[in-house]
Amino acid sequence: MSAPDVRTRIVMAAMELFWVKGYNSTSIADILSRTQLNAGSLYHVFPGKQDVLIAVLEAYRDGLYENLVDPAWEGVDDPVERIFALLARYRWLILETDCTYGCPIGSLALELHEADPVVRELLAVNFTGWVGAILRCLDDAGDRLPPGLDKQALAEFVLTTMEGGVMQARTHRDVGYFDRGVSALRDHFDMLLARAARRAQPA
Amino acid sequence: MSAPDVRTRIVMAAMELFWVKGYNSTSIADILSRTQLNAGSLYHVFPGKQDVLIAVLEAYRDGLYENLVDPAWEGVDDPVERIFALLARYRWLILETDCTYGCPIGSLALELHEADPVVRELLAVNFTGWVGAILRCLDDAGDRLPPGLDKQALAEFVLTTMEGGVMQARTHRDVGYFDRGVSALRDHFDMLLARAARRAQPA
DNA sequence: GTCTATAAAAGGATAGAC
DNA sequence: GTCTATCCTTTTATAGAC
Repeated sequence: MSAPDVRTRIVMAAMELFWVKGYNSTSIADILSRTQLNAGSLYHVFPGKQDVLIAVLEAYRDGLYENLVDPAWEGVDDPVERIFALLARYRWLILETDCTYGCPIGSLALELHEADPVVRELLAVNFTGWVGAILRCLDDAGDRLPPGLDKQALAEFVLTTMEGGVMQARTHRDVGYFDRGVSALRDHFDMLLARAARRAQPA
Repeated sequence: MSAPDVRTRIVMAAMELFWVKGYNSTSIADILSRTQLNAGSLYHVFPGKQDVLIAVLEAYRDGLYENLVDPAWEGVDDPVERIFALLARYRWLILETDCTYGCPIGSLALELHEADPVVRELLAVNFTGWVGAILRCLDDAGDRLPPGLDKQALAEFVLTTMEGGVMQARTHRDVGYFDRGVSALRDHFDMLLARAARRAQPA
């Protein structure tokens, strides 16, 4: 386990700073200060600030399972419960940050209004990866879910629940907004599972 | 109908600029350029940029029904359909902007990471007002919805659906992401309405 | 590859005449 | 209330020595 190289140090520092302060409010000086590097080192590795952002978004994309999904699913085998275990992970993040937590991808997606196509595509890919993890669970749930259900739509709806809940919890500084969203999604799943069960076993 | 005063001109210009470019990426010079005013005029009315933001958020708060809700509900009487009529309004906005539409409140809520308490409170109040409009519909729906249903949670879930759908549609530049979210919410309502109907008329 | 110094521009805000 | 000019700070990025 060698010390992280310069590029990695910059990406990790920028990851946290963009998450806490946003992209526009994070200056190159902020990144240099946190990494204890000089401007020369940063600009030797990255052509400019946007390239740091791209590297950060690639890191989120590549670390989705290792840093987020796998820890959330540890010890949870039921595919439906895995979905709610992932949401529980976000609840923990909200509490850990005193209800200031924002999804780093969601926040960047809404902050950057005229984003470079490369950046926008990486934001989209991050969403797709997250939704893909949920989609796995829905596929694993097999015929516990109603036949003909649009699983892609439902997986996206889980992301929507997370993003909407995080947004409202942060704005109101109250985790209850997140909890009630998850609770509504739980009702949604319960009703879907009940519907499938009724069809499978019609008395 | 007299010409709008300086304050109103500034607020209207800032409203659009913050929506299109975001708060940090909108400069005072942008606002002056669009309003054809000089710096002296703006700073005569507002102490600083943040005060313009506050005025913009107050304008959104005060114009919720006049500018958004009432037009969406025109000709729609059924309370449940009013909810989906409001969502249809957002769909229209997404199409109108070539899938670049972002909810102005949601975008500001995620862009401003260390917002002044006054600003954050105004963001929260805007969400509360929106949710309140949905809550009216749910109350008007009366016993078509299941008894004991958490209407507050459901109203917030409608906002979540809108925000999550808008976020994904914009990031992917594809209205389908919004449509599938609304469709999932429609399923949710259908299942709730069916559950209530079963209870009311158990053969 | 890393250092310091600095260029070059943008942004928020103010001064003081009118 | 409005005008022009400008101050001051921040910020991105570069130059050139080591």
